[in-house]
Amino acid sequence: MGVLLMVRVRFAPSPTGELHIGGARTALFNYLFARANGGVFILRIDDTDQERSRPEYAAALLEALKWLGLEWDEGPYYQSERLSEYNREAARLLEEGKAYHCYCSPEEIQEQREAARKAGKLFRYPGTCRDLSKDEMRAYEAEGRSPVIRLRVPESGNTVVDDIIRGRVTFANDTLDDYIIVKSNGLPTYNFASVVDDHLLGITHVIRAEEHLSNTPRQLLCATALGYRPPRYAHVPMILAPDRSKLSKRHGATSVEEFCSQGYLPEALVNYMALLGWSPGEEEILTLEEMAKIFSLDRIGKNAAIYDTVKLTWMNGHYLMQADPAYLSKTAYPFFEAEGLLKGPLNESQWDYLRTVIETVRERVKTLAELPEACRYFYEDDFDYDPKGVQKIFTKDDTALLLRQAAARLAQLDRFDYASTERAYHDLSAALEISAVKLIQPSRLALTGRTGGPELFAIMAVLGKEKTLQRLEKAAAYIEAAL
RNA sequence: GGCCCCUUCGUCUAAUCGGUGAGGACACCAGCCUUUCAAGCUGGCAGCAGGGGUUCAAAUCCCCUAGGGGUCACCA
Repeated sequence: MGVLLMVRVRFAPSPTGELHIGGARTALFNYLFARANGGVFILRIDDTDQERSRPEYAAALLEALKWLGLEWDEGPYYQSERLSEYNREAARLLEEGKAYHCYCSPEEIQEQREAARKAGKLFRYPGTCRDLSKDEMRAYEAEGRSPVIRLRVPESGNTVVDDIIRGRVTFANDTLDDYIIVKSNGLPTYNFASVVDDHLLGITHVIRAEEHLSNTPRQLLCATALGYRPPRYAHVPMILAPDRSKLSKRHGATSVEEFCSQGYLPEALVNYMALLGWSPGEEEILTLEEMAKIFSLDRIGKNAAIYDTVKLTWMNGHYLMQADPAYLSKTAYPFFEAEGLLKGPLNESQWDYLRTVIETVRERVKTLAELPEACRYFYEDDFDYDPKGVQKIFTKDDTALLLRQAAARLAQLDRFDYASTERAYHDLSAALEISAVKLIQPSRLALTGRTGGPELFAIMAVLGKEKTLQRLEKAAAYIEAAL
């Protein structure tokens, strides 16, 4: 009976930019897999690229992950702080003759690459430095060359990747070459650091995007050379842009940060991303916790998914309607501030008002970013009347009079809530022997400047008696002046 | 180009060992509801990339073609 190892997975982004939805989904799948199996979700920052790695990006990565609710159990480990581990393992490889110093300069390699390309041939490192003598090495050193370290890769045979999602994928070793595991600046390359760390961190399953599938035989070979027992691999399908190409900046919002600033809720993004490539079975609307209960790798498909924000937006609208009002107002506040509708800090009654306002419009809106505009007339008294509405609704001869009569009725009210204002309108329409719509439509236009929106009496209840009466009167005057 | 992966409605996907009227969600269309706009409810439209096999039976297995994607760095 085999020993069941505790599942340990990692998300290992490189801090060279914002977290895009491809990476975020990889993180999500790792998180879900760990949770579903009672395992550990580890965060590792692969920052061995000195040129492109930036601490700010790393910090932003952590923020984005937290925002999504993908809390990690261990880490973050920074590869830049673990160089001694890689050096030690590289030295071992060198000593055992499984790797060697290569003094070819980037320029020389580049030349050979060019020549191969011109000849229409595939370039593979020719093994120039495979068997250098001590003297040759000393000579190169004397020239001031600093070597890279290459892994000795077998020239024949196959390496097979037994992938959980793709099945057995076979690569011929002669299509690989002695690749670089340590750069001339002493830093490890991805295909080395990753192998060493996955082993040292006890990673049992590597779940990552399919773009890494062709790297896997190299990593397997490296692991073998180091005497490691390699983890299981699961290469999840890519997420493509609507034009079927790889996601990039020009495709609009692709980073978690952007979705956040466009007013998407993390619950919606997470739910939507999970559905890209993974199928839960019956119910699609699921919280992180619910997903964690039923997640399994065998329900991940093989084909790349094209992401389309329409469904995400629908889903966001759904979560907006379900959201707890206090939470919603808190997360929506920055959007109100940006629109100049609110300025902090808010006192208790301002928060209450914001909550009520959002409550009345939330089901008409799909993102937080649309909220301020939908709520504008609750905060500003000066607005224009929608021209089409004016033409259709304000042009009936008796409209001004109707608005004044309505205002007079409302003025008598002691309580000013949904029920009382509604009763007042129905009484008036009965007395006048007209349909309530004749009263309601011009009133909405008077109160909001718009022809659509929440139920009239809900608007009145939020606005309160004073503002309601003022706006009704103002509209009546406007109509008279225009005629 | 070499190597590798993939191919079910417009999009995301389901269909455990071959037997289904090929199911769901979003979008779209229609109707209902209604105080407008939404929301909600009901119904509708729409797909197995193409061609060969194997089989009583193929979306499902095999082969070929086409198309898409990934990768071929001292980036990860």
